[in-house]
Amino acid sequence: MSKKKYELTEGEWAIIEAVWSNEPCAAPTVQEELEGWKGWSYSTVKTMMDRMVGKGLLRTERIRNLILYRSVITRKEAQRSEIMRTVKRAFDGALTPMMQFLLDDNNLSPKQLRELEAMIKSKSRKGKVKK
Amino acid sequence: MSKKKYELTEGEWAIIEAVWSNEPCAAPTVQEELEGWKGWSYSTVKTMMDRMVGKGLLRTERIRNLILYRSVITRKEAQRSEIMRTVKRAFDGALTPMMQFLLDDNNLSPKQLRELEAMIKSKSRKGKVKK
DNA sequence: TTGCAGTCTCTACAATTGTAGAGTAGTCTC
DNA sequence: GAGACTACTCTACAATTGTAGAGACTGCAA
Repeated sequence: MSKKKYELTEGEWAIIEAVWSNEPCAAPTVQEELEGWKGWSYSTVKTMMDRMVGKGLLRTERIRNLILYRSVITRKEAQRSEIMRTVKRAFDGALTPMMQFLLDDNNLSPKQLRELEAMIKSKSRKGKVKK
Repeated sequence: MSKKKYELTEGEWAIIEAVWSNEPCAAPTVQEELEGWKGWSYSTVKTMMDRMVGKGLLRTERIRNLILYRSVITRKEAQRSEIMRTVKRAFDGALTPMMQFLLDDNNLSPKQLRELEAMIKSKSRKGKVKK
């Protein structure tokens, strides 16, 4: 799982989400999926997808007259990049301050806080075992 | 503290950081501050700043021949927007999954984990008192 | 064989963003 | 008052992103 960074735009996120959930899929499939939500025409979707191929976000395979698209990056990688961008830009690259901010700023419900606490606890335990 | 969202670009972040730490300040000041880091010329900086005024991110006050800039949004607001963008794009708007991701993916040190846990604890307590 | 439906290709355009040169105008100094 | 500084204005240009129309191709149905 590479640490390369991919800065997906708003539109690219929409596209790749659709690809992830239909992979491998043809452009029209993606267009149909985004039709209602984004209202994009076929050309729009196709253009974006091809640009994404150029950027190495998607790749294609041609089967006779059909072009199938697949994602090159995983959702996880994309998520990581997205977060890293934020940490870098807005928190000077430091993760803990960002966490702090999340805790302070977003009124998490007591329930969510408990969940988080649990996550951390289990994390600490595992941290000691593995790696 | 408004919940409006501001999508700052990379460049805008650089500028506004400089403004925040010199406020109120003139364009040349900002340019000097970013000189080494970004290598931007005066025109570049000034153009960006004026565009940011147009977008309501900065505002100006003219004193004789000098134009002073001030930020309109706080660092906190900008940080919030930045995070919200990520949550929305990459985590379907849900905060807890993002926290989960942060815990899972970024190998936080045991120390950091402990810190976090402490933060959460104090948070839970306060949560019950106020609001 | 003619056409229609589905898919693809090509081309284009406006807005935004990063980037900056060239020229102008006020001020200080000698 | 002329040059040197400083700060500002205007204009421009390339790359990226969102957006899409028009036309071409192909395989199947009538």
